[in-house]
Amino acid sequence: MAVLGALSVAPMTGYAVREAIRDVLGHFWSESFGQIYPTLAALEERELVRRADRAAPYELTARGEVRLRELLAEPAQRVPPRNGLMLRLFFGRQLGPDACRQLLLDAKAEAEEQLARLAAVRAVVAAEDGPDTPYALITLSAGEHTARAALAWAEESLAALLGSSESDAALSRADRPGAAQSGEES
Amino acid sequence: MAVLGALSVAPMTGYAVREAIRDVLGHFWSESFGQIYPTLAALEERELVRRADRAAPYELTARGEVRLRELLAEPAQRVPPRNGLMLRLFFGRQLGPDACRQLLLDAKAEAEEQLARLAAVRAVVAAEDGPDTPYALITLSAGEHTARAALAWAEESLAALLGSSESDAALSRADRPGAAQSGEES
DNA sequence: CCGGGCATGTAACGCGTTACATGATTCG
DNA sequence: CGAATCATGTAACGCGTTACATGCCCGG
Repeated sequence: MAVLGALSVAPMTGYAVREAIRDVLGHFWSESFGQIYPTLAALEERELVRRADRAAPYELTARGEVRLRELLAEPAQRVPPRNGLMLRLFFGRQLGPDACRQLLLDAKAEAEEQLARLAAVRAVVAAEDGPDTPYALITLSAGEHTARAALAWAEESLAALLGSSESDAALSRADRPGAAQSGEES
Repeated sequence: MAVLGALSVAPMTGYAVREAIRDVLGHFWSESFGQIYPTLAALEERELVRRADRAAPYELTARGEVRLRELLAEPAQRVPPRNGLMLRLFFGRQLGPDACRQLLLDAKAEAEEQLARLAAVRAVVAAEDGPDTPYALITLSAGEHTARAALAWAEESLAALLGSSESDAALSRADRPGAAQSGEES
């Protein structure tokens, strides 16, 4: 779907498809390098893409356009979530408050970098003003909302982690003198 | 890491590990069913988990605890993004504004459901108040921030999509009378 | 003329999912 | 006693990533 979509914008070589996916769709999609050419070969065999002659860029056929619209209309299957950062924070007691704070600082920095990248992309996209621009802005906005949410979350969580533990060990020890049971038996 | 982490909370059967991952870590982690038992077998062979006897629940060994902390301390490798919704919206012109609006409505509804689910989880977690509670709240908060961001984005994008096109075809046609070039050649 | 980017592949390997298979226990 | 749930596995298959391999072309 991504390859057909890239070729729907303009004919291009496989190499350019890869760069387009990385540079344009990069903030929400990725294709591994060794995936592009087998995909293009399969698409060519099914006559969804064509090369005018050998060494010409790939271009979409009429059937390819139809197929792209079919694929886009299919419901997006949700991918099972796998967030390593959250897993580490959830078991943060094993890791210690210091390491958790570092994870949150890293996440915050990454969100800020992402916002900067997206701002740069936005400047480029906003200057184009083609028929695809509104849609590009929608996906861009999603990235920005997500990054801002991550930023706010990281700051809020850093504050929470500092506030509830003055020393590093406070979270590891029981801070309720009268309570000896730890939640281990639930 | 997820399996060791689950067992670090309490000894349990493989079946219970699966349910714990689904129910407790579900909003940021998942393990396929057929993954649990091979993993437990491998962990048992490496003496990171043990069963008191056959048909007893698995429990973490001392080495298993050490290994868990090692794994948690490893840097989280980022997964290449693959967001099917964004891909569809990016090529939204092929799909048509109506279908895009439906995608956004679905995304909005899903974000609202997610917020409701997380609110229910929050009620349970907040009532516990164990040593792991602050960390559980951090991951929970991340889910809430993300869901609220998705909700706001969907509403904002729906408004943008309605505002810029009074009829369904407006986005497909050129709305700038004097401009014939389309961005296809970039 | 030589190094780096353009361009096109391939092959191995691993991981994870899906589906299948089986028995025990519990509850109505 | 039958159905549903608990519980433990296995095997096939596919997908995708990583790494490797090769040649062209252009600019310094």
